[in-house]
Order: sequence, then structure tokens, then C-alpha cells
Amino acid sequence: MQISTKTGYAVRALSELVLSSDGKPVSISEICRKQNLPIKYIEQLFRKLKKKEIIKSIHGSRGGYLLNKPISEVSLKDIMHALDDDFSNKFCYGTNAHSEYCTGFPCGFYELWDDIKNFIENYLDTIKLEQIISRLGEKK
Amino acid sequence: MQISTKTGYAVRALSELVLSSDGKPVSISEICRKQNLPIKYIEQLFRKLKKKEIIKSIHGSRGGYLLNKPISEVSLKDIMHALDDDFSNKFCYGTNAHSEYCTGFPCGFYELWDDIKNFIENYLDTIKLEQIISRLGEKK
DNA sequence: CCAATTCATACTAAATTACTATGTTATCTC
DNA sequence: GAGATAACATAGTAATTTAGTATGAATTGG
Repeated sequence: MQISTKTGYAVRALSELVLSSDGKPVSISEICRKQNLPIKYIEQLFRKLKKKEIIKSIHGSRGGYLLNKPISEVSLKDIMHALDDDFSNKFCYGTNAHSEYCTGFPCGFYELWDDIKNFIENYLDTIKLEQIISRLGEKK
Repeated sequence: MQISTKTGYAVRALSELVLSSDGKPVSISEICRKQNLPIKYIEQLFRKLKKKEIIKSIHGSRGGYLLNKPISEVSLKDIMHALDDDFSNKFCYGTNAHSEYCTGFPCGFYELWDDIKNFIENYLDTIKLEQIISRLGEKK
């Protein structure tokens, strides 16, 4: 029940992408240099973000990535779902819903976990890249 | 960003404890028999719950556990904190705040992660064992 | 005394996480 | 067209976490 490093990296990289872009694509190497992030790892994350159409890419030299949506339309939920292939596939809780100690589906607690998941996802969906970036300015 | 199996087990075990108790202590073996849970694992979890005074124990034969608070005063947040020793110690995000790719503390995103953590914990604190148990009855 | 219990610690297999390694393919610049 | 710079793709891996098991000691009721 916490934000993963992966999500944190993606948010940092996407924020840097937005801040560095003036309409031209920004390369992963530039993003990673500025944000001190592992290039090959961010490459993988960006490919996933692209699959979910959060960003788009331009091949070759002078290529790179661009946001594919307004910053007001990319939420933390979108990002987390893009990175975690089966974010919502885990229908019960935890990773081993099929353990011998699982009481079957749906168990008496199913609706509880589902409500919690929905509440949290709904909240994460209200947090847009726009706010995340604007908050970066407000540092003391 | 999901409820762990550990938390799920603890909730199931605590609910069974409440439902099975008529003032007398309930043993872990009884709880685990009724809920199909791994005894030795639940033992460990219950010891942690006891340390945080969510439950109390009675030694020896005919011993077992009892809730130590009204069901309206035990929240999911309490349970999760009891199980996860350093639930809030992870000041940044993820598990490797001290990785070479961490931009130091507090980084520009610190308040974002902190707000999210606080929001979610606050929500989890509103979910009491009382509601969890009463919802078990409402099954179709 | 004995059975049932909590308590305590150590171990472990499987999965996950956060990467690195080793390329291939595409495009711009010269 | 060559070379540099990108994205794209997949496989491997060390460290950590998770979800347990193993073994046993301490405590108490009957």
C-alpha cells in the first residue's frame, strides 16, 4: 500500500518531459540526465506509457518523446495502470488470490476490497500531471 | 498500491475472532480452522497486533485472543500499521529512497507523495472493524 | 503430568522489483 | 551513404519482499 519507485520514476520522467519540451521531442537520455534516472529502465517504462497512448515517440536522431494528451488529462491513475499491466486484474487482494488459503471468489470480503480499490483509484484519477507539475514550482 | 495478502488474512482472522468470541478467548487454531488460514503465519500476525494493543492474549490451555478495543475503534489503518513495522517510515516513495537515483530529501515531489499517503491513510482510518463485520452479513 | 495454547526465532521457496546487458531498427545530419 | 542518435525489444539478474514453514520454548487449565 504505497507508491512504487517505478511510479515515482515515471512521474519524474514525465514531468521532466513536459518541462523540457517546447514542441520538439525530448529524448530519454536528456530526461535521465536532467533527472538522474536510469536510462534503460525509463526506456521500458516509456514504452509502456506509449502503448497506453499517454506519450508518443519519434524515431531516429533528434527523435524522442512527446506527451500525447494535455497535461490536464493524464492522471496518476492512468500512469500507474500503464506501468502495471494487471493493475486491476488482481480481483481479490494481494498477489495470490489462488492460494489454498483463499476462500474462493467472491468471498465475503470481496466488496470491501473492491470498494477500497475503487475509492483509491478514483482519488488517484483526480491527480493530474498538470497539478503535479504546477506544485513543483511552489517549493519553499 | 494494493491491499496485501497479509492484511487480508489479518482482517479475516480478526473478523472471525470477533464473530467467534462470546467473551471467552478464541484460539488461533479455531480461527484458522474456521477461516482456512495458515496457523503459524497468523500467529505471527497476531503477535504484532497484540504489540499494538489491538488484541490481547491469554496464555495456556483454553487460552487464546480477545479484542482489546471496541470494534468501532479498530480501523484498517490500525491493522495495516501494526502488521507493517515501518508503514510510514518510507518517507519518500518505494523502498529504495536511498538509491543513487533518488534526488535527495525532500525532493520536489515529496509533498505530493506525502499528501497522497495522508489522504489514503485517512480514508483507511475511517474503515472500522465494525463496518467490515456488519458488511459480511449483507451478502446476496 | 499433559495437552493446548501463546510466544519467539530462524529458515525458505517463489515472486517481485529495479535494474543491466545486448542487441535491432529507424531517422536525421553530414 | 556513413555515422551518430534515437526508439524498440527481449533476456538476464541481484536484492528484496512475501508468504509462508520448521522448530522449539514458556505458560496455564484440567
